[in-house]
Amino acid sequence: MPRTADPDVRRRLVERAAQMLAAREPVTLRSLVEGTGASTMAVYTHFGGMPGLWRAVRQEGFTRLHTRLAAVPRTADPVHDVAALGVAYAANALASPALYRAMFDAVAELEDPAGADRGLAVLVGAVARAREEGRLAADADPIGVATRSWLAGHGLLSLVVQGVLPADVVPGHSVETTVALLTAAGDDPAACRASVARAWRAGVPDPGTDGPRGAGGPGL
Amino acid sequence: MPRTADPDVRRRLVERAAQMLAAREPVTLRSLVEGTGASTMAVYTHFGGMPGLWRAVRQEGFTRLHTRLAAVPRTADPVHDVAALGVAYAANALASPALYRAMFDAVAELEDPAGADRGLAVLVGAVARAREEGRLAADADPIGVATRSWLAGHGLLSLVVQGVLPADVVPGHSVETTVALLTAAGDDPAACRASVARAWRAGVPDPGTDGPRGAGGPGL
DNA sequence: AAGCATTGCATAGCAATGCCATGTAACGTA
DNA sequence: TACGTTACATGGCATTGCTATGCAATGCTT
Repeated sequence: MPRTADPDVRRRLVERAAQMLAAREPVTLRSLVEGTGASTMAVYTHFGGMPGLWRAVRQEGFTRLHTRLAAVPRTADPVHDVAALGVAYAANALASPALYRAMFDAVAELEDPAGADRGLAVLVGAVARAREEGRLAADADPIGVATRSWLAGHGLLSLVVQGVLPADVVPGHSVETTVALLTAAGDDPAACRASVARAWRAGVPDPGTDGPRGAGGPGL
Repeated sequence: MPRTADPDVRRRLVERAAQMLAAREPVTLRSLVEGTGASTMAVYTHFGGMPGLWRAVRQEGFTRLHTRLAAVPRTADPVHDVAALGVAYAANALASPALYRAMFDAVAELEDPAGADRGLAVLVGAVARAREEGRLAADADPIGVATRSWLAGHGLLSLVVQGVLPADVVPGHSVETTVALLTAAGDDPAACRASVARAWRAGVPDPGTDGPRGAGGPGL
C-alpha cells in the first residue's frame, strides 16, 4: 500500500466540525477545511462526502454520550443510579445542543449503529440491577422501562435544545416522568421519589458554554 | 391598493410543499414552483424566502394536528379520551412522517407560536376533565401531566418517523407510558390500564401511504 | 537501491441551490 | 381615464457539494 492514510486528519476534521457546531458556525465543506491546511478533497477521501462527515460527527456524539454515561458511578441505591444516568444524559445534551441536534438529525444513519445502542445498554443494566435488588417488580421489563425513559428524555431534551422549552424545566419533568415509570415498574412511590430527586439535586445539568439558541442559526 | 394579492397562490404553494414532502421529493425553490405556473419570485412575495415557506409549512402541520385532535370525540371515560388523543397524535405523525419531521425541525420558528400550543391545550383539557371527574388526584397538575405525555409521545414518534424504531412499537410504549403517568397522577392502576388499552385497541394508527424511510432521503 | 504501482490530496471547474436587481404588467383608486 | 402601487417573470450572482484531472508521496517488488 502506498501513501499511508493519516488517521489524524480524520479525527481533526470531526473535532473541528463539532467545534464549529458548538460555535454556531455553519459547517460547510469549504469552511470546514479552511485553516486546517487540508483541501476539500480530504473530506472525500476520508468520509466520501459531507453525508459521511455528518455520519462520523453523529458517531462521535454517541461515543461521547456513552463515555459520559459509563462514567456515572454505581452507588448503593440502584434507582438513584438510574436517575443519575438521566442527569448525565441531560448534561451531555445541554453541554453541546448543536451536536445533540445533529446526532438525531439522521440518527438512522450511523457508521456503527450498535455504538448508539451501547448508551441505552448502560441504562438497561441499571434498571435490571434495580429489579435484581428488589426495587422493581420481578416481572418488570428492564429494556422496556429503560427505553421509555430514554424516549421521554429525548422528547424533552430535543425540544429544550431547540429553544422551545427553557432548560430549567428539565429537572422537574425528568423527575416526575422517571418516578412515574419506575413506580409503575414496581418501586415504592415515596422511596422512588426520594432516590430520583436526590440524583437530580446532586447534579443539575450545567447549561454550559453553549446554551440553546432562540432560532435556527446559520449552523445545522 | 393595486394588483390584489392572490391568496390562493400562498395556499397552493404550502399544499404543494406538503405533498412533495410526503412524496419524498426534494423541496427546492425551483422544484416547488415548477408546474404551478408561478415563478420563484412568488415564494419571495408570499413568504419572503425559503425559511418563510418552511415556517408556513410547519404552521400548516400544527394546524392539521390541532384539527385532528379537536376531532377526537369525548366519551364517558375521560382517561380513555386522554389516551385517544395520544392515538390521534400518533396517527397524525405516522400519516405524514416527513411533515412531522419538518414541523419539529425548527419548531421554535413559527408564524403563530400560539397555534402550536392549541394542540397541547386540547390534551390539557382532557387531563383536567379526568381530574374533575375524580379519576386523578385532586392536586394533580393537568398541564404538567399533559406536557409530559406530549414530550414522551414526541420522543417516541420522532424516532419512529426517522426509522430508528419500527412503527409497531408505538402502541406498546404509548400505553405503558400513559398508564404510568396517569397512575402517578392518581388514577387506579387497573382501571387506568383498561381505559388506555381500550383507546389504543380501537384506533391503532395506520402507517398510511407514507411509511418511514430507512435513511435520509432527498427530501427534508 | 531502483522502479513502479497505488494511494492521498491540491487544483479547478460544474451543476444546483437560494437569493435578489431589474423590468413589466395588472389592478385599485382618483 | 390616468396613475401609483403591487405581483411577479426574467436573468444573473454567490455559495454549496461534488468530481475530473494531475501530481507527489509512499511502500512493495526485484
